[in-house]
Amino acid sequence: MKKKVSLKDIANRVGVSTALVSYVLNNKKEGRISEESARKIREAAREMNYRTNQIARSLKTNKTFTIGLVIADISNPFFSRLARIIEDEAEQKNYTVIIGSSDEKPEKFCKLVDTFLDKQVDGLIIAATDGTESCLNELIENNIPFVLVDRYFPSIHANYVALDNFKAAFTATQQLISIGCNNIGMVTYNSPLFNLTERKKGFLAALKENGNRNNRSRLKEVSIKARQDEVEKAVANLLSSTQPVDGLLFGSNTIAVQAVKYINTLPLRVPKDLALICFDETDSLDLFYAPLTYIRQPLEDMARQATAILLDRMDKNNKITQVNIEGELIIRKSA
Amino acid sequence: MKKKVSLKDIANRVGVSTALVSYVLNNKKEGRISEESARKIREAAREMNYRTNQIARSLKTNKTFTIGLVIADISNPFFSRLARIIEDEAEQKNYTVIIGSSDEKPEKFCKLVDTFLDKQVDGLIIAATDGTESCLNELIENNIPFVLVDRYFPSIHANYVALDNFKAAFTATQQLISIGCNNIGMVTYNSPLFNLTERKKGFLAALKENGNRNNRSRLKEVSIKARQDEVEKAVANLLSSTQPVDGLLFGSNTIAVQAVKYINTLPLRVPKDLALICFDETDSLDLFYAPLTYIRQPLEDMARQATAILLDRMDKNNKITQVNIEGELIIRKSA
DNA sequence: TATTTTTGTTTAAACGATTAAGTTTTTGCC
DNA sequence: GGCAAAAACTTAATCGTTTAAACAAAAATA
Repeated sequence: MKKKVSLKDIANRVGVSTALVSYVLNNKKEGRISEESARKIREAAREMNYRTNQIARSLKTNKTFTIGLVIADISNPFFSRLARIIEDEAEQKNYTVIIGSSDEKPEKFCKLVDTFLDKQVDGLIIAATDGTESCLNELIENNIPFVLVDRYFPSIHANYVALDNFKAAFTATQQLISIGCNNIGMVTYNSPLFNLTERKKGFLAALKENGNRNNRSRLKEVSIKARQDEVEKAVANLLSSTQPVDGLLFGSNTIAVQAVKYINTLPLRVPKDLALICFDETDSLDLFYAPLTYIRQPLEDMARQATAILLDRMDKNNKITQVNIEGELIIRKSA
Repeated sequence: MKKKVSLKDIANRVGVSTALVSYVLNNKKEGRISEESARKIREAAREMNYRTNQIARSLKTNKTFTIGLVIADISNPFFSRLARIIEDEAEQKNYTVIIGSSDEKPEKFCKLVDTFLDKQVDGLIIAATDGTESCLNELIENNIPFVLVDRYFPSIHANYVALDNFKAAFTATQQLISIGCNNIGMVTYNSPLFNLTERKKGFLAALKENGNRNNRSRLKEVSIKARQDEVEKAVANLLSSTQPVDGLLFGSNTIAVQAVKYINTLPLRVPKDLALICFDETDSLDLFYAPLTYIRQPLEDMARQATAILLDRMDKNNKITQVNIEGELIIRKSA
């Protein structure tokens, strides 16, 4: 391994102190350094292929220019798209992003956060997981800058950027009602995560407003790590009751894809026999014969705001910012 | 901000030297430290909520336990799935992954690599981009551990793990032939990246072996950042020639999704009028009425091997390992 | 010419860990 | 008790930067 070039090496070669080299390469003390020295130093740096050791710099400056991003799973398109936008935003401000997937496991979540803190990240962007309140509270206590994204806890007073899930679910359900569905069901997660319970509430509220009773029974919950069979069972169940559903709202794109795969095998026509709406945009549902009507989360906006709030919080120590963004109902063939 | 606790703080509180604290917390010098001291130190560390500053440690040990992952785009499912597996593998070995998207731009690619090196990553896993040979050669010159994944350059003697793209394309084309297609076309990228040219070669070779001539004309290329319209045009072109294609091979899942979206709007039945095969697995094509036959890249295997090779290379300074993995043709409805 | 100011540069401490080498204390043995 | 060996601990250098403060030389001012 070619030994790495340090400031000292340059200093030795040019015959000056490391301080001067540092000043020149960082453009500090502008005008107070002779053209001559500056030129020589820059030249040497280039010739010797000097690259500053950020680790050493970070130790001294207490700044790593690194943001930790904790999400449920980077291989989920929702999060990978979010991650990509955050990456781009961060890069513009010279930050690097380290990403970790919690798999919805609170222990893994906390371990990730700890690892990131040990690495001295300057701040965190977090899509939280159920059961991580104490972990988040610790962050607050230790005054670590962070922003919650997508998921947040009403009990935790922290920065967040999230969808107005109640409203989105409400609107989606209304759409199903307005196109004439009489027995509307929902398949969603059994998680107590606030953003998810809000979706349920929005769904139920819309039904109630329209005089529907016996609503709870049409709300089927699956586990947050539900695989194909679990979703199939939920859908089958809703379809086989005495009053089979004629409209369905899916609580996430993952659920929707799994459900539609199953529905696609049934002798049912969408939307004639069964209307469908889901949360989140996904390519997958474009190729279904009745492309799904969905609630678009403005990911760019969310990611951008989250990053901006974090960076803001990182230099000034300012107020808490909480942003609820409205979803947009994109109407297509399925409802 | 509660001031962070350092070794020194613990040392002061317990009344010992920082060295001893370090030894205890790192379980060095086992047996040569009194139970008494060890206990007190550990207790203090816990009570004071000590967390080791990895930056400081890294500076001293010259190890960051961080791997840089450079891919084209984390929001592409192929890469996000790859990233996820790498993340998991790395985590098991106590490494953290920092991810950067090059967007297929060589300048951005190099900048990312530089940023990662400045951050003193211990090694890199790289899905290269066209025009980055010089950048990679520099890595070799500087003896930086890295592994190429998915894409590699035959001219560059480096570790890599990649699909046998020639064979995969060959097999896929043969499948189209064997089910009776007479005019087989391919839509792929115009990139000179080796893995992509191999796909073209495999395609052409299979045709040639079966006595097809005029092959070149049925190979349509789109730019590596092709959007919907560009792909549509390519497909339309192939369908409107005097001998319209009756079988199509897509060079990537992205192209396939775009193409199928378009084909779905045409009065054509798949596979009767047009058989389809694509590279890479993707949920999106499951919901198409004729789920696509595809070439499965064993991502787990690739990611796992890449990580293993990198870690190996990082401690021992051993030989170059080059792995070509065979794809698997998953036959479904479309061909 | 003497003094102040400006300019250019260096010194040296610091960041928070690690670790080889050295020092002190205890123990064991004759 | 005397001495060597073992055990327990400390000293201090080091990693590669940054940066306040000190310093020297040159320029400006009186």
